[in-house]
Amino acid sequence: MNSDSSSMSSRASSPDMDEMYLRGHHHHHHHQDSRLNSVSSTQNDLMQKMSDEVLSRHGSKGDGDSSKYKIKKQLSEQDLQQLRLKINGRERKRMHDLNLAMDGLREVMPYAHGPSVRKLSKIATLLLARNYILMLTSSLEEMKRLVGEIYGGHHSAFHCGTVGHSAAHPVHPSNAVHQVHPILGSALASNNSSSLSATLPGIGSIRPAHSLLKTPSTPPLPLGSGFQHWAGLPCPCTICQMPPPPQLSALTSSMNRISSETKDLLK
DNA sequence: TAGGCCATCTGGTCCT
DNA sequence: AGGACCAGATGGCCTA
Repeated sequence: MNSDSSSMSSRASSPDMDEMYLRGHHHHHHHQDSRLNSVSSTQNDLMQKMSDEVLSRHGSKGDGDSSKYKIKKQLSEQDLQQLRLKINGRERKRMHDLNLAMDGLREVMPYAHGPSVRKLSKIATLLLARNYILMLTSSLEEMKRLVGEIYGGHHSAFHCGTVGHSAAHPVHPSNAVHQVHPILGSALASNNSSSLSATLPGIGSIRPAHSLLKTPSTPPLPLGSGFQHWAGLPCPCTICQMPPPPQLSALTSSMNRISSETKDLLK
C-alpha cells in the first residue's frame, strides 16, 4: 500500500489496519481491551454522526422512508469506510513526512552514520540537535570574540564571514544568538561551550567558521542563508589565509569535551 | 519479561 | 467543509 520504507526499514511493517477496518474492525472485539468497549460505543456515535454528515451531503437527511434509509445507511457506511481510509491515509502520510524530516535531521547530526549504527531515536535526535545548535552558536560567539580580541574589532567587522555576514543574514546562528527565543537565550546563558557537548571530529586545525562546520562526514549545513563559507569554497580574505592563532586551540579542547550528555543520548 | 520505541488509528480542535 | 495538527490509546518489535 504504502511504499515508504525509509522510516520503517528497521522493523516489519504493521498489519494494515485499514484492511482490518474494512473487514469489520468496527465490529471488532478481537481483543479484550478495557478501552474497546467505550471506544465501541463512542465509535458507534461517531459512525452515526458521520453517517448523518454523509447523508446530508447526499441530500437524504430527514428521509422518512425506512427501507430507503436502510439502503442509504449501507451506502453511508461505505462512505464512512472511504472517509476513514482517506483520513487515515492522510495521517499516515503526515507522519511519514515527519519521519522523513527527522531522517534529514539525523543526516546532518554529528554522530556516526552507517548501516551498522542504529539510528537515533526521535527524542535523541531532537535533543542532540538542540545541543548541537547551542554548541555551534556558542562556538561562533566565542570565535567572534577571539577574533575581535586578536585582530581588533574594526577589522573583524569587515571580515567576510564571521562577523560581517551576521547582520546581513538574520538566520545565521551568529545572529540568532541575539534574536533567539527567550528560552533558547536563557539556555545559552546557562550553557557555555564547556557545558555544551557535541561531536565535531577533526576540528584540530581550526579556521574560524570553516572547519567548524565542515566536518568530514557532514555536508555543509543547509541554513538557507547562502552563507558562502559553508559552500566548500576557499575564502580569499586575509583572516582565512592566516594560520589559526594559538588561542583558538582552547576552543578546540572545549569542543572535544563532547559529551556526557550526547553520549547518553547515543546509548 | 519489562521497558523503550515506533506506527497506526482515532477523535478533537484549529485553520483556511 | 475539508485538511492539518495534536494527543491519547493500542499493539508490535526489539533489547537489556
